[in-house]
Amino acid sequence: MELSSKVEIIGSMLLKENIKPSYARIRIMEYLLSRKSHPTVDEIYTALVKEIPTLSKTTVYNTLNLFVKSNIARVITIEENETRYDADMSCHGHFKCESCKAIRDFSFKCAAIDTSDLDGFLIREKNVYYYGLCPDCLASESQD
Amino acid sequence: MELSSKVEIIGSMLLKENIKPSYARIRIMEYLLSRKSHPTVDEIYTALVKEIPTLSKTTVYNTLNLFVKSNIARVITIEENETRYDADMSCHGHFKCESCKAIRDFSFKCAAIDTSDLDGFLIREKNVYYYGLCPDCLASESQD
DNA sequence: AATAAAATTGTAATCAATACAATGCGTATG
DNA sequence: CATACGCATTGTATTGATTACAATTTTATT
Repeated sequence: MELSSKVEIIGSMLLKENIKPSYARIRIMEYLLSRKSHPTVDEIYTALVKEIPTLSKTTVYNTLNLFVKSNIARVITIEENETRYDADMSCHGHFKCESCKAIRDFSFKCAAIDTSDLDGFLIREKNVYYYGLCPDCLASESQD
Repeated sequence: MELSSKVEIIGSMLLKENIKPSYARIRIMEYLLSRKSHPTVDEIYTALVKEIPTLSKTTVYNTLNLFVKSNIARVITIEENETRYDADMSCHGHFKCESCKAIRDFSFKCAAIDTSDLDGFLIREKNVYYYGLCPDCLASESQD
């Protein structure tokens, strides 16, 4: 898809949430949507500043916080030191390989988690993080 | 239970993991076990320094990292800015009330999460975080 | 074009976490 | 019993992500 049509689609998506579709906001959302990598603020900034030289890191922070408040992105705290962001709001889990550090989505049936312990609670968001070894790292480890 | 017998029990628990049962380590593990509050480093330090005046915050950090590496405690990254610790290694989830900020355990059947997406992966750890409103905050909110 | 409102920017400040060198303590050895 | 070694602890300095905030720029409105 061309960038120009992406801009329109994301622009109207932001308008629906009463967010002014500024160029920076559109590009940041476009970056989030176009890759499943759950980037950090630094990754987003480093990638986009090449094309938007005036971009500041504060804007990236502001924009992501705005997206999270508006429920069109969510925070991934799978790591202790750095916050990651994900614009995929569907129910899915995140797996982090402790060897190669890659983070991967996986699907599961949200309703399958029995939460009778939380009767009377209002559940707004669910984050599921798994840790372990991916098949590649598993294979190279067993060779040692 | 008296502190003296706790010291012995936790001491042998640490020895099993090849961790020298120093007084600081025993008291930090005792603190983790005695409350389900998933304390932060600061909470642990502030509570224990009253009884162990020589305690340093670095020791709390070192000790918790050691516990995590030895798999007798785990990191709770339910919050963006602060790391919490939990010595309950059984399968359970954590619920955080976005209003009163309290964190609460809840149980669920770990096996109920279908992970066919992760066939071939070695899963070592699972963290399940839910966010929302607890019954108390829900009640006081609906009064407004 | 003029004004107001909102977005963006850059710098400074905050704060959790780590690095590291120095000190203290316990255990084993002679 | 004294000494030496290894490990635990300590305190300070540093790092690095995030936020605060005031100044500037951009956008929208009349």
